[in-house]
Amino acid sequence: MPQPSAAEAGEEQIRELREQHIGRLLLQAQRAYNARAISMLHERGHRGLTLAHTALLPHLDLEGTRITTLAERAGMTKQGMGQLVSELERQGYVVRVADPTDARAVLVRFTDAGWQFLRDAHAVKRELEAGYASVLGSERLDALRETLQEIVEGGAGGA
Amino acid sequence: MPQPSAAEAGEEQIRELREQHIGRLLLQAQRAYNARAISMLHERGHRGLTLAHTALLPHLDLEGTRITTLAERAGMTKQGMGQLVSELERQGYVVRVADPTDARAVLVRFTDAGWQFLRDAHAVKRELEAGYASVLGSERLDALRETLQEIVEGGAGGA
DNA sequence: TGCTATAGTAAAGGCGGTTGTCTAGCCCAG
DNA sequence: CTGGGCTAGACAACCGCCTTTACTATAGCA
Repeated sequence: MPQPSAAEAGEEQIRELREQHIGRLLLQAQRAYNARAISMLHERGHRGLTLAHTALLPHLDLEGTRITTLAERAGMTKQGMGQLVSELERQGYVVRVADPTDARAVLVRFTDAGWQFLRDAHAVKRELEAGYASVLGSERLDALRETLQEIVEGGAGGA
Repeated sequence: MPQPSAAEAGEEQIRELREQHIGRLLLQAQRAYNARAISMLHERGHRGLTLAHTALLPHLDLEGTRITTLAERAGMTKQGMGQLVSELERQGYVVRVADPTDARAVLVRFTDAGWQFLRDAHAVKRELEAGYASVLGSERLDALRETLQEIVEGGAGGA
């Protein structure tokens, strides 16, 4: 009881804040998804790789894709993407090849192991989403996906 | 073109994977929220504090709360919570006081600056959510909150 | 008087990035 | 064909937000 007035004002705030804010919920939901996806990938023999690496996969074109392009598509810095590429390369999932049209650039391309990982990651995704659909119902899952997409793209909330 | 068959199989997978998976969407949405919340807190004079610290606030009772309890409520380890408490303590937002009923335990309590932070965090949350509501509509925002809550609590998807 | 369980701390490490800085190559203007 | 600015990428350092592992101190029962 340091200052009754402060405490009383705070009490209401606490009650309202206890309805978890969206940021926290998003974080926890993401972690739940993440943890299960990783363990499923492990079961399929892909150790040493994490969900972060799946930020790269769906953006890789068949002919190979530049790091800068990948970074843009994934919404992160090119340095960050460069690291992901290095890790995937070390494990043999992708290779860096020179871009014939620009000597500064590098094309990142799947190896055969990379294709296998892609297939497995895809299977994992489908399995997980089927699980979510069975709990939420597929309509609410679709609604979730759409809402998230709007938030991400629209930068909902101004500022 | 290492192996046409592999590439062709992968092409479909890529197309399907490009519909962002839920995990990525959650992550990106969380980051968007996070970044804006932090900058708003900064504007209100709370530098050095991040969104992570708001994982602690709504769980702090008026009389003070044990670290273990806080950790449980926030869904993290007590070591992790201990760190958050230390950081908040260093900045003067909370204090550790001995628990009179158990010499091993510590009660974490707000200081006056802590109450102020709580109020500001609350204001930020309301402002942000108002922004989301204006983009999504309040129904879809509520639906989002509920869906996320189920995912977090239910561990949707089994296994 | 021990045994075990619990509260908390300490240290290290990991994941998933960021910022800042650098070089090598590109390309346009003059 | 040269200089200036721009872009692709690499390298290094760092940060936020935790986790695991290991430990100490107290509690409380048999």
